[in-house]
Amino acid sequence: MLPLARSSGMLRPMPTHPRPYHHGNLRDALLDAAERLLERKGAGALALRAIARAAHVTHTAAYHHFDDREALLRALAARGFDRFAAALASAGQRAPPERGFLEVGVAYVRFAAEHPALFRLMFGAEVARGRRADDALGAASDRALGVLLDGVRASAPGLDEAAVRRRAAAAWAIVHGLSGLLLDGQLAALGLGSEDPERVAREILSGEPT
Amino acid sequence: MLPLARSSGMLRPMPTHPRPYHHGNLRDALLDAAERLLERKGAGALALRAIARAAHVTHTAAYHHFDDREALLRALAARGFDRFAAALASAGQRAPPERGFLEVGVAYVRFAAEHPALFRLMFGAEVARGRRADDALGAASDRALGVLLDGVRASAPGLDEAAVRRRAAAAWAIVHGLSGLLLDGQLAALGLGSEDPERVAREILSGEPT
DNA sequence: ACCTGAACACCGTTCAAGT
DNA sequence: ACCTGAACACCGTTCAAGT
Repeated sequence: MLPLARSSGMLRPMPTHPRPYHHGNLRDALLDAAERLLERKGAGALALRAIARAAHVTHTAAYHHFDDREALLRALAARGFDRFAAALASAGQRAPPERGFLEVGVAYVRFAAEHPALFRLMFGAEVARGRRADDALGAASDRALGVLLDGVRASAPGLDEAAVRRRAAAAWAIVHGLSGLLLDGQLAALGLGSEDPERVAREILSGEPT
Repeated sequence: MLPLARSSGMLRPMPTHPRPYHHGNLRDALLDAAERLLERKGAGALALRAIARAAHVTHTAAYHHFDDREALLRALAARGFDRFAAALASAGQRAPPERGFLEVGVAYVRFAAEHPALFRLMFGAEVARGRRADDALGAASDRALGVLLDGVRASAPGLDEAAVRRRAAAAWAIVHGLSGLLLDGQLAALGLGSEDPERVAREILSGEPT
């Protein structure tokens, strides 16, 4: 099956499926490899060369599918926003309408706690730089935002659009800030760090604001 | 004054004060240079070698003052938290007590908007990794948190400590999330991006939560 | 004590070349 | 159309050496 001239004498070979990827879509394979690296070793492992290595291709092959390293990271972030939107939507659908917004907010924080590196990538500076020019990324993050808006509408029916957007902005700020502080371990300084993230989110989201 | 064997024939020389830094504290000089690079060119410019170059020393000299690159970044973040705490405290002192908390929150968002790269560094992953082991960083960020707690206490006197901390966590989450979304340009998707950040902060902070 | 210079194993990007 | 190999200018870190 595989030609012998695989060159990598010092690399330990993949135990299963040593497929050469000469045919299928390398684009998805690179994103899969990048996601694996991100979850297993953190954002520092997302070097373009390391990603290509993990996908068993030369690093220059990546340039046939992405403009540069940041474009690859944006595509990875777009994937993250897709899963994010799905997780939020599923939480909203499982909950009774009047508690829809609360459960979407809790799911927001839970996603951040469960995928810290991906969450940081999605909202980080490297991805933000080219966000406006990346249509796929914009569409994916708009989908996530749409779920949040739907949650607000379901919890408080009859609100006009401006009020919905104001309320959604405040809600988004709370859950987004809570997620960030949680990932940084900053809530520990307030004696709230050791508790279950979901419980903290639920407590703060259902409490009074100021 | 300066010995001729400065080697850098191709580099344009500094127009003023070509001091050799062989005497003073290189530690502060490196942090000054790093801060300049961060503000002028963003986080991507914070290579250890580029920082040393900007401070007119060999890159290996930095290792006599910092364990590694991340330790330098943490020291820079600690400086940021010092200024951050001062900005928050000054805003709190200028405001009447009952509005102290609101003005501290607005100052929080304003700091993020005025120093986006520094703010991201302070709360970013590279600094978070070694945060627990860095005493100076912990002390500086605790000072900032203390100002926030004081603001809550001033706005709602007579609260017990647990309530103060819960309220501070919610307030922190709001302003922190608002800052993050603002820096990412995400609020634009809600039609709130083009407005003045301070106005948005004031509107959301004084509005109702859910 | 503080800084330098050489060395090592990386990195992103470009370009000519292969199939 | 898709991938490789060589090259360029970087990078963080270590280590022996200089003053």
